[in-house]
Amino acid sequence: MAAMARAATTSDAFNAIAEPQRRDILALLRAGERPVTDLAQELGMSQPRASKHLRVLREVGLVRVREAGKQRLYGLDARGLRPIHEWVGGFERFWNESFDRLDTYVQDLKQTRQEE
Amino acid sequence: MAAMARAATTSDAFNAIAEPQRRDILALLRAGERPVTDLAQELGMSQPRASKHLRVLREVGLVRVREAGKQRLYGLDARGLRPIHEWVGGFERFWNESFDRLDTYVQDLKQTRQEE
DNA sequence: TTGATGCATTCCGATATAGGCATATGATGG
DNA sequence: CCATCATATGCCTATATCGGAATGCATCAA
Repeated sequence: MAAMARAATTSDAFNAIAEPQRRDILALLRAGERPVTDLAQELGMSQPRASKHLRVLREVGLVRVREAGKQRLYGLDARGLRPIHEWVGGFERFWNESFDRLDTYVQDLKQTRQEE
Repeated sequence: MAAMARAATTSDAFNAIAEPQRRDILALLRAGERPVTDLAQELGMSQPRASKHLRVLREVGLVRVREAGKQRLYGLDARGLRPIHEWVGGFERFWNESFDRLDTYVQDLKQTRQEE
């Protein structure tokens, strides 16, 4: 079979939030629903660009759209962030431990160096 | 200027953990340091593949390497996950709120449908 | 020194974006 | 029906990966 490329990023929340501008959009949406143009302007990006990012966010379920006449109001649906929070949270004790670990690591380095 | 492509994924933790296999590697490393081959075998991936993922993780600072004779032991350095945890945590109250929001959303949908 | 072992790299192919720009769509107001 | 506003898409380019396979490099054992 042919070589495979990177997994589709548009298919999961982890990938969706890997893009800084999409994180910005999500952050803005905490303040409430907003139309595309609004978001685009506030974030200094073109409208098509905003629409595309919103599409990705919609596809992974992090935002939802509501038709409001001529506009489409995008709103936050943060439920998809929860699994991420939990996954990352699984490392909490390790980043607290890290200093010690780093210390022993440095120790090992010195050790190794002296043995040479 | 020419069109720009996606931001380099190898340059930040958000992107590093967007790749499932890299998440798997990090999860495994919670149990302690491990040589490349070990990780590769346990995760059922080729050695070069493991090395490449480890390189990305190293570049964003999520793992560190220690030379141990013929082997290179990779260890977790979870400190880089903390900012992510905090960013995502900033949405916590929203995913708790979500049910209500979703309800009103569904209401709106019904409403809209009936009006057609 | 000669292998063998453990990894990192390089080269190549297929593909997935991100962005820009132009354009198609849809709904609204006259 | 027509012009306009608000968005979504399509097309095209430059890149960035991810993967595999082969290869380069140390280091270790005999």
